[in-house]
Amino acid sequence: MGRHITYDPVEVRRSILGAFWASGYAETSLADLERATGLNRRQLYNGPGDKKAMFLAALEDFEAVAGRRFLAPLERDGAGVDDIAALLRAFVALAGSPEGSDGCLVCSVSQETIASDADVRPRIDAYFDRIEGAYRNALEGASRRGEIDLPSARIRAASLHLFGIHVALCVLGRAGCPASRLSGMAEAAIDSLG
Amino acid sequence: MGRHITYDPVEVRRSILGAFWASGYAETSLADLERATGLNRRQLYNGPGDKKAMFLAALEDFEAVAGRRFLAPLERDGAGVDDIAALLRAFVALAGSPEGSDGCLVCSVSQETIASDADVRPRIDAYFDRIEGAYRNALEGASRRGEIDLPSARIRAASLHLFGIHVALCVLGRAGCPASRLSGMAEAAIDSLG
DNA sequence: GACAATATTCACCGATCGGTGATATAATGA
DNA sequence: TCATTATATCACCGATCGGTGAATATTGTC
Repeated sequence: MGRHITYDPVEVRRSILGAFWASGYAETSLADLERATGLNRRQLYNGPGDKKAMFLAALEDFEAVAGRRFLAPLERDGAGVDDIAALLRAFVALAGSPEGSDGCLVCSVSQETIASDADVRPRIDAYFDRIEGAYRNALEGASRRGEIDLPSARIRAASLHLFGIHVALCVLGRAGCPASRLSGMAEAAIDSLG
Repeated sequence: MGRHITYDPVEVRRSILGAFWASGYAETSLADLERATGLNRRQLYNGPGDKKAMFLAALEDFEAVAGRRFLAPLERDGAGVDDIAALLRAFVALAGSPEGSDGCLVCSVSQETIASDADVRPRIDAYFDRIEGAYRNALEGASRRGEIDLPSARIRAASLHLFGIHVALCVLGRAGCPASRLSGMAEAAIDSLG
């Protein structure tokens, strides 16, 4: 019993993610979240929760969205060099486009003080783990199938290396780095795979 | 004529740099700057200027300090592969130490909205240019002396690639990434030089 | 010593920050 | 119909934000 909510909670969570994605944690105010969702702060508190709870929900949604869209292809069994190249090139293309210039919420927020929060830190660490794991999976598959010639002892280092390029593309993309520069960076990393 | 200032302006600028380096632009308040410098905000306004002016000064100081300490060795005529390796390994070591875990002010701030400011943006761009140029100089020298076998057409891409790893080490170092991960990343990049 | 110029100190400003109490409104079960 | 339960609305809170006006203190010049 009781009154029903008049908004779509899924849409609201999407709007909350959008707000934090655009401005990070500290620079996103409750007024911003009100604007983004169309709800007033009382509704936000009764529903999604306080600012940190909303941010944790946004982090969760980001990981799901970005994971599915970008990481999942590398996490498949048959993932290989082509998938790695496609992902890095996708970041280059995305950085140039107006919608994709917000970069990676996790990478950006990792530079803020909220990253030290006890509830936030494990989520950031886990997402970084996932990125590295995705590249490692693709490299292991590529090695197994003979796409690349990489001693197994080097695979971890190579996946860390790609993880680094991944992070750099996200950060520099958000920073407004020209696409030509990001493209050269990505192509050099792709070339290094052999 | 007139009263003399009672503080050391050099020391004050150093303190301002320290405050912004630790917390970025948005998350550094005037109260933080008062604490860091020992001056009250009226003194700050009469001297170093308003928050943005102080930040621009801090950016300038950061570029000088970090440029001299990290980039200058790569900008020498005789710079080569060893200097590149030393720099990347220095970032790994620094990330683990308590003093050096603040990362790179420019990289971190490039994720904030102040990065879009008309006075800030060119400084960030210029510093990124400088980093890339430092690596390119070292790679060109290494190529000239036969330290590496790299077609000249690939040098720009390779320097962009190292620039990317440089940024990733700074960002992930500040993000609290474990040293083992950063080390693998750096070593893979060094290995890729041949 | 009088005066002008600069620095320091202290109190204060309006705006915004994240968060809440009180109340009106709507939907349910009895 | 009516009490119950949950949501929506509105006004408001103290704290902090960046920035400033006005008075006081210290200096050099004449």
